[in-house]
Amino acid sequence: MILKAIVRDYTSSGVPVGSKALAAQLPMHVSSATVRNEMAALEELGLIAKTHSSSGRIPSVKGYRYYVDHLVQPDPIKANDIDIIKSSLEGQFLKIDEIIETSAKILSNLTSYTAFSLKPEHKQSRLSGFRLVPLGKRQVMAVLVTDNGDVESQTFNITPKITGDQLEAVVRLINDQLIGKPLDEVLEALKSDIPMQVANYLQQPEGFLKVFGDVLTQAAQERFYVGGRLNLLSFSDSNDVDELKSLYTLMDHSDDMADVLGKPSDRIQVKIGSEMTNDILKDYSLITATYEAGDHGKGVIALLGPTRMPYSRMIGLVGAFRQELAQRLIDYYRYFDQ
Amino acid sequence: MILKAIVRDYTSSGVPVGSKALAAQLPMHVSSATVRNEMAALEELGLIAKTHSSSGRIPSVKGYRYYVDHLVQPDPIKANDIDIIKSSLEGQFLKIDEIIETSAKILSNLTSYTAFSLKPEHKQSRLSGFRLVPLGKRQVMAVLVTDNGDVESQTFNITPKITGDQLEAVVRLINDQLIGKPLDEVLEALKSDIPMQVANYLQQPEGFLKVFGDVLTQAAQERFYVGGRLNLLSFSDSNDVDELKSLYTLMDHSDDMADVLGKPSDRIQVKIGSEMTNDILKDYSLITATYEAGDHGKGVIALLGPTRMPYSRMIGLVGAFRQELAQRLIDYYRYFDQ
DNA sequence: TTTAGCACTCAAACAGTTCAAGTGCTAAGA
DNA sequence: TCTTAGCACTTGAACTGTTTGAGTGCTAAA
Repeated sequence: MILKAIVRDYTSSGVPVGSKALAAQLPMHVSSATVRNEMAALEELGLIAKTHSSSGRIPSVKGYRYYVDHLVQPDPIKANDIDIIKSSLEGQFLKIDEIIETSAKILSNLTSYTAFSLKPEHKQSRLSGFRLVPLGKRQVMAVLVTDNGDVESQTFNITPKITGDQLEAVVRLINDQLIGKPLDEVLEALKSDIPMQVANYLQQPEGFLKVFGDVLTQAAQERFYVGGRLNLLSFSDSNDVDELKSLYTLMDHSDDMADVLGKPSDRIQVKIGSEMTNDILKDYSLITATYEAGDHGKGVIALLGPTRMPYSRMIGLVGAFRQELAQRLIDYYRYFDQ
Repeated sequence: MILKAIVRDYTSSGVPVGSKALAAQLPMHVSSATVRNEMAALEELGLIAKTHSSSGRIPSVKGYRYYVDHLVQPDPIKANDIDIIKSSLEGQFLKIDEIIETSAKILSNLTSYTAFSLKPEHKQSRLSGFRLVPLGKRQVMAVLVTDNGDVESQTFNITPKITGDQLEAVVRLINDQLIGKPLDEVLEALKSDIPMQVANYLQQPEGFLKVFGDVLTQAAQERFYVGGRLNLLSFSDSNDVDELKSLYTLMDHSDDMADVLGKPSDRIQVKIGSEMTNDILKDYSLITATYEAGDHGKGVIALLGPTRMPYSRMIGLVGAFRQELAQRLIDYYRYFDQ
């Protein structure tokens, strides 16, 4: 009970909490001296700590962990928040990516923290189509489609010497040999025998190979969206510019970020400070949740905030949000599947 | 001479400069008292100011202005810097946009400030082609090409009820009526008679109209690239999070940013602090320069740094960079024009 | 016109004081 | 054995006063 009160108090005020204030807050009547004894015990257990020898207590990482695992009760979500979520997800979206991107924005707006969203994916993507669309004398657009419905495209310039027939031959080559293969196998092939074959049709295959490689790696990457990047400036206590820079750089690297998010699980997961592998996140916590989009697979939403965040509210919010999002996606797919 | 010395000193040290230190620095022998008299005169003219009644002097905006207009001598660029520029621009680029984007990065790296780049544009863009590329049962990619070579694309989902014939009819409609028109006229048409005509072919034209509008506005917008966003965190003296947020928000709005950059001119332009229309830029300065890409029009590069920046070095750098970039673009076009 | 000299100002750094909010410990009481 | 009142002690924060150094403006003499 005392640990719970300390976490609640500290996360809302940001000030170390002392025995007297705490005693006044507890539901039963106890003196501050009693609380002090209990606090000494909790400190012995490593659940709370002092900032200096005569200060009040703050939760340790271990303390937060215990709180999150055993004590926290997710706040029931406010009707107002539900309204905001519902109405923001309401619009007519033409692409699933728009919904996912919007999700990160909504979640960051509601919390004033930074939110991440990953779109649902129910299996390893496979190449399902590749095209080169001529756009004019010198421009060509390369378009790659996966069986998960991801589309990546990129335009590039070619010398006018290359004919439409040549391009078609290349496209046929790719489609004949690679369609239906998982993207990582395609990437492998691009490193081994494909270049030689393409060279049969193009004098200078480097340009094409680079673009094909680019769209491939783009498609293979788990694309995630970030909402409320700038909020980091507010909730970070750090005045260290270099630390902020590293954080922003981290958020822009999807690979590193995938590491940070870790394995998704069906329960709402909370990672606290130094529990995260990445050192620069030691003063932050991450709440991760999956959402289920019918039989279209599972996606992930996550929320990054300061270690001292009001977990009960945030967990409640993430929980409610994942449900609304799942519902919205089911509606979305129903419309297009019909 | 004294003003010049004050600006040089202050921009490199960041500390208000006093009469004694200044006297020691001047090429001829004068006492600090003499310098004080001169400083009082300069202050009278509004070229320098004190931070408090017994402090050293710092340049005022008017002082910087005078310095930049009459006193500054651009630093000759270091051989090392030229090497960095040359080698960074050397690679094989498949799109002009990559060169422009890289430019902003190079410039920000060299200076530790934030850089902007705009690609060359020699006239109002006109619509030169529009396509709808079916990508599968439910996905369509809309592609728009302008006569300046800009390409914008976006994928969207449609209900499977829509047939290829319908899409083709819409594409024909657009191409017949709008090709060759300036983009703003096309946007006008999209608001007036186009919707009704499209409705002849599609039951629910909203989706298509939205996507078409989106790619149009994207293409109509002057696309500019930002390099070294994060550097702003280092060179801004401001600890005010809200101010930083506004700055970042400003940089993400191309319209507002176009206002800030202002009319390009062939000379290297410097806008100092409050000379800029936008209030939140009052502690920053902007160096703008155009670069000429042969007969492919003019582009713009710009550098945003603190008002107290070493102008001579920065102006020298921007001047050298614009030349290297122009040269690189001419090479680039020569390759593809042949 | 330049300069030495002087009185004055101010921010910054530092030391000392007070205050409030804590602590741990002890001994008495339930 | 647990709870509590009481007390000595600790600490950061806020504040005051002092000193110092870097600067100023002004005056009068060279």
